[in-house]
Amino acid sequence: MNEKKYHHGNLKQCLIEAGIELLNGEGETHFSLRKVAAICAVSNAAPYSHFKNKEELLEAMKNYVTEQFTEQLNNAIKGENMEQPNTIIKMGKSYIMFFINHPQYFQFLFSQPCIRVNLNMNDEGKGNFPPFELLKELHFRVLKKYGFSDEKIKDAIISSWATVHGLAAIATMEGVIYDGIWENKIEDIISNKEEN
Amino acid sequence: MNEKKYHHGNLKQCLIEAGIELLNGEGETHFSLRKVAAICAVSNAAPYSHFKNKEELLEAMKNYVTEQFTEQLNNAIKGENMEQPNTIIKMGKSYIMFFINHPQYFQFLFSQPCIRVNLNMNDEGKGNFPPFELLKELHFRVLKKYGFSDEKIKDAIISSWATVHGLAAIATMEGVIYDGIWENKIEDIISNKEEN
DNA sequence: AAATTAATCTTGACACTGTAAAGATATAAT
DNA sequence: ATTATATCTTTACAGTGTCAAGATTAATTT
Repeated sequence: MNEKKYHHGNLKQCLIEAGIELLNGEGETHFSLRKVAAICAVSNAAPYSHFKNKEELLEAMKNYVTEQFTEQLNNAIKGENMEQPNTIIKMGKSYIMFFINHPQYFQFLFSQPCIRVNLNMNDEGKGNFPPFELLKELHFRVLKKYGFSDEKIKDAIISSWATVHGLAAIATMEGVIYDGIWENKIEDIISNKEEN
Repeated sequence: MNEKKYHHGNLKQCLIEAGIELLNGEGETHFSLRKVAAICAVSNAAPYSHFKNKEELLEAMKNYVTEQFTEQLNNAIKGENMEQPNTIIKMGKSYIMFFINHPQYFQFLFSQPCIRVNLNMNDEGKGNFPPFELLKELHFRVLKKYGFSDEKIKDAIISSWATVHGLAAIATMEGVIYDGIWENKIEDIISNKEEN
């Protein structure tokens, strides 16, 4: 049983998951298409039936990780009051925690031009980086309730995003002597940030 | 005149500068040791007399860029009152502007473990990432004047750093629809951030 | 000044990489 | 059953990082 068949059957998905496995194991530097193919027990050129090139596989992997990321952000505010500032804090904390728990993913996700962002609340936001879109919509719902102008809300979105993104960047840097207390500190900092 | 001599004479520095030139031209993806060697009109293996491997050249290049970065931060606060909050804002703005003017450098500088950071005001800070050390010391000088505790100051440093670093990250992402108004917005956001 | 040592550069080689072309095999459609 | 399509393999090539051996020059010692 389990003989090696000529056709893999589920190679595309296998390549994506094996790619992420390899990424977490060896880091992006030692990542290679041929290694991914080897993990899937398939020839060097097999991936080219599913992806135009290496870059396309990496993009698919990024989308895969982005979905996990988005799911976690959604879970973080599940059941919360969508018009309460505290919900923004919850999401912000979840944003940072995702990368503290998966430090490799930070560099990986934000190391190319695949992040699209539009602050307007119309169809232009459709192609947005999903985690950003979540942040954006939540800010609009909360801050509209508090009578903020659209322009003020947009500023707040950028400000919040910059804060959590910056904290995630710092938290995932090696050598930063702020370990352990991150979880508490982050809550303090974000809370303080959002209260004005 | 200008015959090709066997010994280059200044190869190490030439490799660093050619490396940065190549980085700005083709991006980190298409960067290669052999291309750098070619720019310096030298054989493939010549760089190995000056750098243990490719990674070491990249580190030297990062140090080179970090020096430019540090110099700009220093210039931004030259002659300013070192105990005024506005000086922090000036430096923060300069932090972001450096990467708006050199978008390639953001990914490049922060894409490896070379960033060391220690919040304590003693010798442990000696090995710190110089731009961070500048931010840190400025915060201590300003906030001490205002009677902040060391612990509060450390929080403020992380908070400020996260904000400017996050804004730099966002500003250097392609596709962000916030162009042009960055310079004004940034001043607003940073000012607002530092005033509490 | 001559001889020796050390630093710097070249040549040639190897294993590994991304990718393309041509062909093999299995699946789907007719 | 035949054809067409999708998927995979084999082979090949140019580009890469890196090493070892040797060539050339500069620095040091005598």
